Amino acid sequence: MAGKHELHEKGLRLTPQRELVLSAVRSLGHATPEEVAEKVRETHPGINLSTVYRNLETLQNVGLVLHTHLGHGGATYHAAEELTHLHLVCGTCGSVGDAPIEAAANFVNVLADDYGFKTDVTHFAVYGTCAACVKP
Amino acid sequence: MAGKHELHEKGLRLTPQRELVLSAVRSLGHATPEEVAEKVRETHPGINLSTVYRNLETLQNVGLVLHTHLGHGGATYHAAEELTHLHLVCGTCGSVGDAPIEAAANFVNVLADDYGFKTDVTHFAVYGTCAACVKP
DNA sequence: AGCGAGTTGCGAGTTATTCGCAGTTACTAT
DNA sequence: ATAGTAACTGCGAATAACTCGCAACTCGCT
Ligand SMILES: [Mn+2]
Ligand SMILES: [Mn+2]
Ligand SMILES: [Zn+2]
Ligand SMILES: [Zn+2]
Repeated sequence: MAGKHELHEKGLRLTPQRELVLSAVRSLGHATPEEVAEKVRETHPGINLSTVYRNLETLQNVGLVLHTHLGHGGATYHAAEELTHLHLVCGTCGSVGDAPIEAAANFVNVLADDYGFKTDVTHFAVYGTCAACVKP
Repeated sequence: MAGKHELHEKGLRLTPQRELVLSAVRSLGHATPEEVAEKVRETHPGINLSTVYRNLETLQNVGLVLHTHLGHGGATYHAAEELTHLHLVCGTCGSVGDAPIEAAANFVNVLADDYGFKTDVTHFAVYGTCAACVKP
């Protein structure tokens, strides 16, 4: 009667690689596929990068992880339960700050009311200039 | 006393390729580098893709064009004077809608007041689900 | 006309991601 | 427990989207 493993509950096989990818994403907060691979290699040195990519996609399909776009390049992955903030990326210094989703509540409502658009404010970063760079 | 060409005013040389890249961006509205190249090739078939990339960057450096990120892939370019709207990209059907920048006015103010962050709402798209896809 | 820095075309090099396939492994059904 | 099978993995190759190095050309200046 022990509960099923969360991966089994999602209909996925439990492999060491998959489990390690998931816990790497959880422990890293934000991470690129490359960073996830590095983390996983601490305990499972042989993991292939394509296995990481495939598992990130699989885990995303079942809703355990998701990705955001913080810059011009590739996506960064988050644990699903942890994505509760906006990303503020500074075009000048490159820093990535966080802000609570509530900061966008009014914006989300405007888009819903006026355009029928249901917004996910976390998927793309918010771009601009951070406080430190705005000041001279 | 005839006015200088706008490219000369920006300190750039006027080459056929550069002028064509700029007018392609202007006539296309949104365009990827590949699409710009295609457009330019209508009148200048030999243009090399790297010339397009280099000119897009050069034109961006002097403020005549700029880019936004509409999806997972590469950037899309806009004429600077034309970027007066938000992009609403639908994750379900892939459509890209527009909304006036004013829709984000309150959001921009909140980020400025609470975080000192000066937001450029056009650089990254707004992601979500369009009205057509929200409805069953 | 003549010069020199800026620009172009081209081929090669990167980087990030995806794919095909053969061998392995996790679950399932005896 | 055992065997069957579909899922999964590693690996190497392929693709996509740029980026770079360099020799040839050309724009703007004198
Ligand atoms: Mn950008
Ligand atoms: Mn995405
Ligand atoms: Zn900054
Ligand atoms: Zn849609």
